[in-house]
Amino acid sequence: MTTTPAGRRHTSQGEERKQQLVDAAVALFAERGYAATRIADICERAGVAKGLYYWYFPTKHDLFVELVRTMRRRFRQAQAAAMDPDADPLTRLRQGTEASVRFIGEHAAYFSFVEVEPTDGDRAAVLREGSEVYLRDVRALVDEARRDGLVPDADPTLMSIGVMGSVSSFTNAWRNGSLDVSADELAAFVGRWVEAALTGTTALR
Amino acid sequence: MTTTPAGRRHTSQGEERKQQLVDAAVALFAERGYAATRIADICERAGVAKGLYYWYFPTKHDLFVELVRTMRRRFRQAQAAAMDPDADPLTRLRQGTEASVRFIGEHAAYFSFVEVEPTDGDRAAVLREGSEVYLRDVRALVDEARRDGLVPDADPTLMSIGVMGSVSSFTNAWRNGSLDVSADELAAFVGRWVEAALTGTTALR
DNA sequence: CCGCGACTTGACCAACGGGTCAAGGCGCGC
DNA sequence: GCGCGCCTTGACCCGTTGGTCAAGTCGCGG
Repeated sequence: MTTTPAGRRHTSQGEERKQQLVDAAVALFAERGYAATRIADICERAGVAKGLYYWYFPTKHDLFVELVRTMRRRFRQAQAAAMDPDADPLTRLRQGTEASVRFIGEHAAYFSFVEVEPTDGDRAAVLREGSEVYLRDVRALVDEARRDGLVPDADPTLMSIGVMGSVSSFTNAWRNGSLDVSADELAAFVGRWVEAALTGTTALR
Repeated sequence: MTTTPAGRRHTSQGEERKQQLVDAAVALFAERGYAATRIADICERAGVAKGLYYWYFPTKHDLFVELVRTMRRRFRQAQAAAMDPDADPLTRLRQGTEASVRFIGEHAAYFSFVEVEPTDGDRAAVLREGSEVYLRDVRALVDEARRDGLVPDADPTLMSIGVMGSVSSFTNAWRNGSLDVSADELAAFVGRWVEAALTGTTALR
């Protein structure tokens, strides 16, 4: 009884082949979106026959889910690694922001399609898993900064959304070619932008 | 020789019917995205038979284009109307930002799908028409504020992208239910956030 | 050499969805 | 009553695409 793709262990060669499919998919999703990318396109890009896809993934959706979960784990790891545990929360927010910008810059293809996914449907649910955790973590830092008197007493959820939104909007523009700066320059700018906004935005009246 | 849909003039009843199709499309695009919305869904939602669609629009794409151009015109009008011509550029930037947030709030369904469109393909080109003009106009105001000494001497393109990105990221979160504030409260917050960031973000070192 | 597991292929299938068009209904003017 | 214009219908067409699966190749161990 042969196992299904999802429960399968692959040889090292099989893992390489699987990664080729994923890499091809990322590139194509970035070029034309998930919906307009066919399984046939992915296999052609990877240089294999179409039926091979199903040895590795049960459906088109499963590749997407696996991809999103892998990238999310790595994204959060990069953020955590960049934040100095001994620094004050505002500095940590800036460091996390800079790391986010850098990570997104290094994986531009992935983020170029994942940030333009429709907000409903099966794919959205997978994406939502991560963003709620991320928002909670950012908000914890904003709360800490507020208690330490480093930022004004404005709505912390709004502040957190401002931080996260700044990262995505700047990296979006960078990817679209609207910006002519290096990834490091961009990361530094966004860090300062976020810091200025956080410390200068007064409370609701 | 009957005219094609695009060159056709409709009776007032025909215009009403056409608008029903557009309204149905907006709602469905918002719910599931453009790609996953079928012509049949739109007609069902509008309460008409599928073939009727082609009396009004030649293709699925044409409805999208017409919709985007109409909404863009109205969006820019709302921004222009909100900016006091006698005010300083920083104030005008804040007013324009607030108007943007309000307009997006009032047309949440439309913006919920239009902001998550893939960045390549036939639809992207139509969307890009507008965003380049908008960026140019925001940048003109940032330049003016810089000359007046109201904002630091940081990269004006980056600043402009920060303004536009703040609008979209906050309205996105508001639409996703992450925020529990009114449209006016949100507009006011975003205005202040943008002002704080613009005035507080120091130049690249 | 044989059997087996790990792939790998590509023709095929069914469902799908954008678009087509002949036929029909309705209201209006002559 | 008739002709015409403005819709309106829904069966149909055809190309497309995610998924299926029988057949095949290759490498390895006995």
